[in-house]
Amino acid sequence: MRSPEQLVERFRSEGLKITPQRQLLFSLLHDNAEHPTAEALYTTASAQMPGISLRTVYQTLTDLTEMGELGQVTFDGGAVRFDPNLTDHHHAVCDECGAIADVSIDHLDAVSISEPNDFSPSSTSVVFHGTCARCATPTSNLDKPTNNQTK
Amino acid sequence: MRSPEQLVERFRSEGLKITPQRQLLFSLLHDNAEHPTAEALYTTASAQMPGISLRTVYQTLTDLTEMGELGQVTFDGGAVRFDPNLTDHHHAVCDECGAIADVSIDHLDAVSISEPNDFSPSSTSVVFHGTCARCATPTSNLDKPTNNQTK
DNA sequence: TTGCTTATTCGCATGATTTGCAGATTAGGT
DNA sequence: ACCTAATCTGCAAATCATGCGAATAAGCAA
Repeated sequence: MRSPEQLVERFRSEGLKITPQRQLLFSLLHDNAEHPTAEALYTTASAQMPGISLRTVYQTLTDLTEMGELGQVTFDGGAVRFDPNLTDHHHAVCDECGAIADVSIDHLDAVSISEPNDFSPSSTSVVFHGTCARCATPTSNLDKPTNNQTK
Repeated sequence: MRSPEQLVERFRSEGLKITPQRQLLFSLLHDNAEHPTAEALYTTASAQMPGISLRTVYQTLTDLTEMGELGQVTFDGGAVRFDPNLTDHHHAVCDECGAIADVSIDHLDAVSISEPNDFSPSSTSVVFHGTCARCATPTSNLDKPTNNQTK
């Protein structure tokens, strides 16, 4: 996703209005690597802007997604999560705490469908499940993040 | 998933009862490669057994899943789909018709996380999006399956 | 600054999917 | 044939997301 400043420019150039709600969401999403759900963003946004509507959060998220500025991912049937990282990447889901990390992958091009041989893939996504470094570390379990996994 | 006969045996040996509803679902799921949703199975089941409850379909599906006899997969936030194929495999989703095919993959072991290097994956799942052979074929568009994609 | 036009926000209703609950029913053994 | 526990069923309710209309406010012009 582009920077809040660039998004403001783009919105303006398309005749869309720059509202405080949108600006807040732009900043909350900027460089956000937590893959938040709409609800999570709503909670965070509400702290800074009491009265903001969950409907508006959904609306803005949908708008950004349709503009190609935001990605959506879902894991295991949970709620949709938003991802401002538009670079080619994949995800690692920690089964302990539910954290989702962006990961880069080596040798993905080596992967091919061996059967059937009549499907033409246009994109490939890989999801790893396992344990994140934080949860794997036996020491200092105190500041472990809580399980944010919806399902 | 095991054969209906084997499932009957397992259910019996665990003190569970063999009801017509369960037997019907066992047979509907057996060798079913369509990755049906609970609703889809309910529709099919209703044709053969009018009056069967959607609740019972969900219940049986959940039971089989907890027994490890059935797998669940979801794509792009749609409804949960059930997969009797318990072998190691992945999925290819046709963006045209929504069909989901089981696929085997070569050289998956070559794939590795290049960054970060502190995540310990216990499982890897790959999903291809693209066009299935049926939809890619320019001729005989008449008998193309309709789009079953929930979202 | 004031006023106008139209995009946006907001709250509520609705839809889709799934689960909880309780009473009616039935499988399977005695 | 009878008993008892497991199961089925229908309905309420939870969760996630979107449609809709009235109220509000951003951006522009005078």
